[in-house]
Amino acid sequence: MPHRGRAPTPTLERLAIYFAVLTDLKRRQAVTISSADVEERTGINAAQFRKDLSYFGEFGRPGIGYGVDELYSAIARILKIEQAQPVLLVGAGNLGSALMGYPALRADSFRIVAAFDNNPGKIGEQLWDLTIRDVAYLIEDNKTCRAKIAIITVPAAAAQDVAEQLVDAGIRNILNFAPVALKLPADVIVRRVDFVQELAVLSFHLPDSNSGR
Amino acid sequence: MPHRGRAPTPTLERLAIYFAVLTDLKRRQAVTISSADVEERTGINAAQFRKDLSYFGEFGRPGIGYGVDELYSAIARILKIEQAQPVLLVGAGNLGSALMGYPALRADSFRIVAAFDNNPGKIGEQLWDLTIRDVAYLIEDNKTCRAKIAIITVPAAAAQDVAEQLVDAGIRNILNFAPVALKLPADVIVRRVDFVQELAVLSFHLPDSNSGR
DNA sequence: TAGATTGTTAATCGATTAACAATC
DNA sequence: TAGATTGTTAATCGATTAACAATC
Repeated sequence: MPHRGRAPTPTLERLAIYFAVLTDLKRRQAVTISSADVEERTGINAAQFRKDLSYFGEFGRPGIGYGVDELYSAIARILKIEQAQPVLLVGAGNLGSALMGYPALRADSFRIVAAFDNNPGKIGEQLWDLTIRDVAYLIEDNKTCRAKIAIITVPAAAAQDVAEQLVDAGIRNILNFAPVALKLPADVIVRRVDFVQELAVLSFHLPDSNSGR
Repeated sequence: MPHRGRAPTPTLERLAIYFAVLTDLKRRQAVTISSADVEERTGINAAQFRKDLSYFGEFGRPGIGYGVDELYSAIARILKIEQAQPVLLVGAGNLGSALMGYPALRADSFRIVAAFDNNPGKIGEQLWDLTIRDVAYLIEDNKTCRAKIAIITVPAAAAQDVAEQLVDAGIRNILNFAPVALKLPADVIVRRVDFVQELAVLSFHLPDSNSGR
């Protein structure tokens, strides 16, 4: 067994991209793919692709390439999405509701198995295929759900509190859509999606409007 | 004028975080802040913060720190969000609608000034404060809006086509929520938000479930 | 065999951070 | 002045990519 180092985060992010490509290729019943093909499709350097995979093993054959089905399965196993991962959602507002209806989430590798809110007007209402639950039941409900990943789509002011409740419910992996930095134990992994930050980076790259009216 | 290099993308992303912190400090009427304070609040290394700013000028005073109002204005200028930037949205589905209602987008530095869709059932409908327009009028409408940034929230299959129409309408900066890699001219800047990718990275970090229940 | 393509090494490139002279 | 904190340099760290022997 070769000693393989820890994979950097950018590698993991690209793995998800490769997985999407392979999902597509599988659907089209492609048999093999080379690292050059991947570069062609994704813009990710072929050597990068091979190096990314090398953190986890050897999946290709020199002169041939990679078996589509084989690599698909390998990446699914690496990302732990061989079976759809159950996910909790807290915050059944516009954004939470949109995420639940998001086709790529509904179909693929993740399944939102419970939705919570603290708004009495929402609790008990139907949202897609789920009934919105009182966030007070988070811990109790997750004893049966046993989800390990959660999505936070509550307003910024409520996010820290919700995050702590999630940790109490056994969640150690959080996708945070609220525009705040969560302070949580070091073993909790948080990834943040910040639309305003994304727009700000785009805005920076706008041409200077010195000249002109 | 000191020669300052191009700021790396991570620097720009952090600039947006600093701006959020300063917005908060300004509201609380704080007068000055030190790089150590920023580290305390954001987890971003104090030297990193100073280095990030150094790409754009000198904004602090040794022994004192940074004036909150001054730095807020400086970053707003750097990110070109002194006035709210107009933004186009294409795809008035669940996600697009949620983004339009997103508090941080409604209030702050960006303003969605037009929403488009190609669904005849939606065109003409009211969505928040806007009337949904036929995507066919994109080019024409943007002659008056003059937005330079657009958000794509259409299904994956439609995204490439929409992106090309946006480019034809003069847009050079795109925030893409569709899970596809857009192929566009090199001068068009695309940032992609991929929920499934984010979840995949979290899923990877789950503890191995070798040992059974 | 000749051609193609892998996995890995080594070189390059870029980003982060510690350290400190300058200075308020 | 003494203490605090900046801006910048230089060292460190980490990620990307070119090159190539191995091999199908």
